[in-house]
Amino acid sequence: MSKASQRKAQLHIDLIDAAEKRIAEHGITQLRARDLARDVGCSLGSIYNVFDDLHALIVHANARTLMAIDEVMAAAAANDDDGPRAVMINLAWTYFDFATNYNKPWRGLFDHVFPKNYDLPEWMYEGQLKLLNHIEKPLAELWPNATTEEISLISRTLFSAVHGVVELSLDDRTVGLPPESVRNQLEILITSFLDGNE
Amino acid sequence: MSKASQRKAQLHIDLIDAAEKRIAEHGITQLRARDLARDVGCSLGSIYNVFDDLHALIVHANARTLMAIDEVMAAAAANDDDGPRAVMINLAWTYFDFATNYNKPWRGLFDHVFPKNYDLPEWMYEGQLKLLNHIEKPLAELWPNATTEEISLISRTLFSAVHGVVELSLDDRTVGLPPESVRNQLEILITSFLDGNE
DNA sequence: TGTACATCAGTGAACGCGCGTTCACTGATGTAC
DNA sequence: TGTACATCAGTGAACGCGCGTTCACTGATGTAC
Repeated sequence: MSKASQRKAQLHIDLIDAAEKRIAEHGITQLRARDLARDVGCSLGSIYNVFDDLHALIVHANARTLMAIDEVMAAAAANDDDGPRAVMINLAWTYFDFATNYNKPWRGLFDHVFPKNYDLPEWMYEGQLKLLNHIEKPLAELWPNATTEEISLISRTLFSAVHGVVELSLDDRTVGLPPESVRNQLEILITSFLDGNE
Repeated sequence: MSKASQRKAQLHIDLIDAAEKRIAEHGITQLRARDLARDVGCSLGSIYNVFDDLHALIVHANARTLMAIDEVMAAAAANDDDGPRAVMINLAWTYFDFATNYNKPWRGLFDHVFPKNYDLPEWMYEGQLKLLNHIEKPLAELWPNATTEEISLISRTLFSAVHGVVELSLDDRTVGLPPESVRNQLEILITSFLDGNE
């Protein structure tokens, strides 16, 4: 690898790092090309030598966030001594914790609107499906007779439900839960859902 | 009322009407002062004679949407011949139908970000709490021994959960449900939640 | 080893566009006498 | 009834700012001979 392309590769990394930091600090809506150039010490134009546009850079920053969620959820799923029901509650709590502690990156994952017909790379979709896998596993344990299709739908339903609770609460919506009640309510939501389906 | 202030009042109405139409057609992010002025046939400056800023106009357009949701949910809640459990499912379905049929106004209710420290009028908060009332009533019937506080929390949890399912599905998110499964999954979510809490 | 040339990362001023909001001015309407 | 004045809705050109992206140019690095 030539010196030039090594530096280009490094700039690629530096820009994602800088974007990640900016998003974490100020939110994805405040991400500006000029700020990033200043942060990494390159010119404005150089960004466009490395990325097609800012959206491409955002995809990479969001991918980091997605991986981070996957990591904490994988850890929660691995902690399965207390059985699949406990894992399900743990996953919900973990998601809430992540959304709380990494609020702005987490919101960036959902808030940024890409141009119509902008093609997200395939691995972004795969990364999202990976999250669902963590939910599908304990669900399949709980209902060994359910079809893969049923498990897939239920896991989406539960993910969406938990996401909704977390989102409306953390966004401080009038109709959302006060943050201090979220963990408890998530537990009620999950356990009663699982019990009701027994 | 003087002729002048009558016309001003009419312009107030016309602008909200126009904003409502624009939002319904193109989404709240595409709302532009110049377009509205053209729509109602007034000058650009006149908008600011009637509203402090575009945010104030958006509040009024969003209030219309909120009222519309309240109406369909009130109707669903009134149809209670089959008991509170059926009402709960109906409310969820009604919310999904509304979000589907009035997608852009519904999204506008959640998507528009007001400036930090922008004070929404009190009746916007009240309008949102009114929605929760429709859920609280059947819940209180189902659990007559629950405290008001408990009912309030559960109603927020269920609203948020349903909202999450609807949102991720209609936004076409990878982790969301395919739209054709939403009604069925909402029913499963609600019934199993209610059964699990019996 | 040296020279000529090609490649491409790097540069930053400038482009282009959008768009909320203001402001000095006009004119219709209403009021005081 | 008529006149002078005050009020305020209405006007639209212009302000002001933001900001993604481009582009003609520079210079470092690598290659061919």
